[in-house]
Amino acid sequence: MSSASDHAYSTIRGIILSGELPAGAQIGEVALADRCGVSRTPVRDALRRLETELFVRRSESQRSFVADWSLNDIEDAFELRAMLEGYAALRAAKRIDVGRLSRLRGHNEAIRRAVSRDVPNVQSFLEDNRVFHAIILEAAGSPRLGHLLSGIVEQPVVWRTAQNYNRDDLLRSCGEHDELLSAFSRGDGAWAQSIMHGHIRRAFHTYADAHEAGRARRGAAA
Amino acid sequence: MSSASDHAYSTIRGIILSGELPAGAQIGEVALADRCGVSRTPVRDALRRLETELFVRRSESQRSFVADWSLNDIEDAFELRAMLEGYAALRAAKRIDVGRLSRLRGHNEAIRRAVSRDVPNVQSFLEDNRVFHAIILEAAGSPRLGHLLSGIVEQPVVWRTAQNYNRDDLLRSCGEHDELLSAFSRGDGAWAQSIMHGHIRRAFHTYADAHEAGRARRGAAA
DNA sequence: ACCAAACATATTGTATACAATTCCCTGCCG
DNA sequence: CGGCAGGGAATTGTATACAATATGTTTGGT
Repeated sequence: MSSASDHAYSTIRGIILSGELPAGAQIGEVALADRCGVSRTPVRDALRRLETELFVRRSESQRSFVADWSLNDIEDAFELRAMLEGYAALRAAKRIDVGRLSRLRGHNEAIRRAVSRDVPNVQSFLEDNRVFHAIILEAAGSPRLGHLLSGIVEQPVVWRTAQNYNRDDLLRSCGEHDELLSAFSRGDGAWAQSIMHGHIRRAFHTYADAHEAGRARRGAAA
Repeated sequence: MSSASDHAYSTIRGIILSGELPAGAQIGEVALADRCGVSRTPVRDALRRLETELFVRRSESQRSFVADWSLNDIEDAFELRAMLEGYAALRAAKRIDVGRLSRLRGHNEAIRRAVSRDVPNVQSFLEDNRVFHAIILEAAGSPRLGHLLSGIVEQPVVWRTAQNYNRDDLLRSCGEHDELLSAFSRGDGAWAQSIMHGHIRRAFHTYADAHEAGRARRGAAA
């Protein structure tokens, strides 16, 4: 979008994702405006966007707070994502063209390279993984589906999730992508859908395990 | 939301749904502000909301246009709605309490009454039907799912669709609601999901038939 | 000591002015 | 005749001032 609005959006989003503001904290428009170096107008725009993406919650009196996601909320988000991306894979398997298919192969090879290093390059993994899924969404040919997925279920946790991946997790993810490619090249929508659904479910459980471990650690420390 | 913003939202939405502005028409913020009797600020808010709900499309240069939905887009929307509401029914069947169940029964009886009159009361049908589906969504207990459904796939066409319902369509819809109630009272999620999915698919085909008939009529007239 | 009402403060909503950008039309040149 | 450059008009982006509302606190009464 526009410059100031975009800047406010990514700044606020960064503040929330970094945990600088804890979940549930109130966020005033003026404070954010100062922090971003812009006026309240673009900040309000940014807050609206973040609200539809569920990063921000608004009270009934229209005050804004950092959204707090319970584990149930997060499972919800993953399940919806599993369903929607599964559907995207189903559609993509029937429609994908050779160009996108080869781009998918290329990105998954890049992922494998990033994972196979002595210290896996999580940043590259994330970026290529993002593009990989984006291409499938594009191949699904449903703007509305893309809209649903991009706006709502994607960003909040994926990032934190991948930080907890160990090499096995990363490799397994990569292998699942390979299976997806097999399903796509055979045009088998039902197969693709199943793999994708499982792929996302697995991501959830990896996240949930790390979450649980983190809780236990914090519990022991306190 | 707030007064002026809400007013602008419903006014603009009305203008679009009524067809007063044809699909693809550009809509300027100042013109809308004049029309709504408010300043551009709440109009901009309203446009953002309408954009996320895909009533409004924005060009790359940020100008706003009335979205034009092709039949494919509409089928897309219905299919997504079928999937998501099917999932809502699945969850609701496992969680619904007796209070909501009896409210559902009440609303479906009201629907039956509205349909059984000499001239079916489509307005009442729509309202009770809306509440009926809303209760199921509520019973599903997934705020995120509610968010997805309410924001995106619900409003644009349902309204026009029901205008084309004849008595048989209305009665069949009512009967499907009865089946849903059976599935709910037995806690059979898979059944509820199937019925709901079919329920929405049927609504699509009713719409598509009317759409096709309308095209033929217009074609003959021209 | 507790409740309530009123005042003070903080926060969001709206209007308006101005800046930046985009669009469109006109006129010039090849 | 077509394409391109320029400038004016239209449109959106941003900042700021003010209004409305919510919140928190103090004060007065019982």
